[in-house]
Amino acid sequence: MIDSSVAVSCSNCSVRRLCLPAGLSLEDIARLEQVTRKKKVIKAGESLYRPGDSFQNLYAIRSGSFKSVIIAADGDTQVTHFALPGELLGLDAYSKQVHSSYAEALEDSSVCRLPFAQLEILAQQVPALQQQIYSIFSEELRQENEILMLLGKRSADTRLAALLINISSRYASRGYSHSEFILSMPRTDIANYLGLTAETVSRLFSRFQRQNLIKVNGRVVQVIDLLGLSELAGTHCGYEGEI
Amino acid sequence: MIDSSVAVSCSNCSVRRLCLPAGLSLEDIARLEQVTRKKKVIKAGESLYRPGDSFQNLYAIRSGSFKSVIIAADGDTQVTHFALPGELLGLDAYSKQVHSSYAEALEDSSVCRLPFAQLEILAQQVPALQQQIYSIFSEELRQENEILMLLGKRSADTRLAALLINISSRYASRGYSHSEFILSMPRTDIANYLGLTAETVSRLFSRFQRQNLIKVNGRVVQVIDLLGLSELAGTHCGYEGEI
DNA sequence: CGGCTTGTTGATCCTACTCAAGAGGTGTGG
DNA sequence: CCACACCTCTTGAGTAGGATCAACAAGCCG
Repeated sequence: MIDSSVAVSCSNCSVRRLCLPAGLSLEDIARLEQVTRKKKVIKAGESLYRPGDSFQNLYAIRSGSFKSVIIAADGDTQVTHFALPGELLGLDAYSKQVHSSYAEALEDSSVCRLPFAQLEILAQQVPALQQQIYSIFSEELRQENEILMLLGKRSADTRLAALLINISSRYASRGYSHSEFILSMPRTDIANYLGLTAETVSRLFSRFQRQNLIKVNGRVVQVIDLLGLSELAGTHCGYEGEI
Repeated sequence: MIDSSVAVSCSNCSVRRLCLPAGLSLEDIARLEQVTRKKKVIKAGESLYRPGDSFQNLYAIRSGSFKSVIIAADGDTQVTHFALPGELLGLDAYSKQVHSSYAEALEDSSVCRLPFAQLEILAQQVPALQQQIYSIFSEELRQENEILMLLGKRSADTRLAALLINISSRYASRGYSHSEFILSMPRTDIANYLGLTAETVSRLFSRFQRQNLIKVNGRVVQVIDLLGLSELAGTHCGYEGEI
């Protein structure tokens, strides 16, 4: 894990409108940059933080992707989130001031490190930043509710369809193709996230391909029939930025 | 839904240390009270807000209990939370300024209404309140993660055991018995919350009783063997205030 | 009392899990 | 350059846990 401590600029960051600076004036963005000028490069498989680490920073993803994982007392794990550029990691550690999950890079990635103590002080002075922090907290709660819905009721094919649509839409809102993308996570992580086994996920990918909903080749996914996929998902897809 | 608009006092509220005033000085509590002096009585079955309602207030539960429910596009529902006195409802609506869930009273209950716009301004001036709001957001994220773990991996009996222990501990932290309590929600709500059917939940209650883990009579639950129940739950119980 | 809601129990079925074998891809070292 | 180990992914066969369908009991309230 290299801490290159490079000065970063929010104003020319490609995901600024999905990240903390969203809704801030140029002046306020400048103040935010002074608090958050550290940039870190994280290699695939490395972790930003681990359970038990004291809470010091939030991390904003600049590029790459991460999984958030919690570990139960018996060592069992649960993937709770796949995070893409512009998203913040670490918010759940605030209340206990200790991380209870770990965030592992699914591919070589880079993040901005945001010392929360400083962010907190700045937010006290900049209402727009304050509101953006509330907004991100609240949005994360809303998204977790949708995952709950998925895990609570839905069949295996519905869950996978919903995940594919969700990821597709999130890539789209970041300027990438919504019809073809590369899943940065292995089948086991997808299965864990969806509350299924890797075998079931693999079978579903094969079946979706037979049904001409998608084309799969390893981690490369091409969406053929978005409508069909949406119907399968029952629109419980958490399509980002919409409703 | 009666808006009795009674002046309320946080300082003599029995759940103040679980609620927003936690960690605040007497002086700051007084300022908080001025923002939040409305009290509402909600009858069993009535809702605090519904999906589509604009976000104006947070609600702090004084007495009684609520369920939070989200509704999917196809009308399917998911109970995401059972809320007890001291807990805040409505946080997930901030980012969109519209409620996407509803909060229904499981029994006759009373709440404090907190106009968020005013709370936001006060928090800007009172860092301790600010921190308490972050803390509540963060804690809610952490709790949702634990539910995710439950729904994602665990067997039916583990889920129910974990819920019973969770509720038991939450009653205990509010000064009630942890070994005997009344479930304010019907079996269908428990089932929905746990991602099971009402029949399965009912069978599990019967089985737990046969195994001498609990004694059940309708909604009255008596915990006989807390340790056995904990083992079943695998300590994925979200025991409040601990870890 | 009678209608309604909530909860219990039984029988059967089906979805996704488990166990197992093998294919495809990648990186390392000889 | 090939051989080998290793890891991820796929596919198959059998199984089990929870869903579904259905009947009935127990409260509760007008």
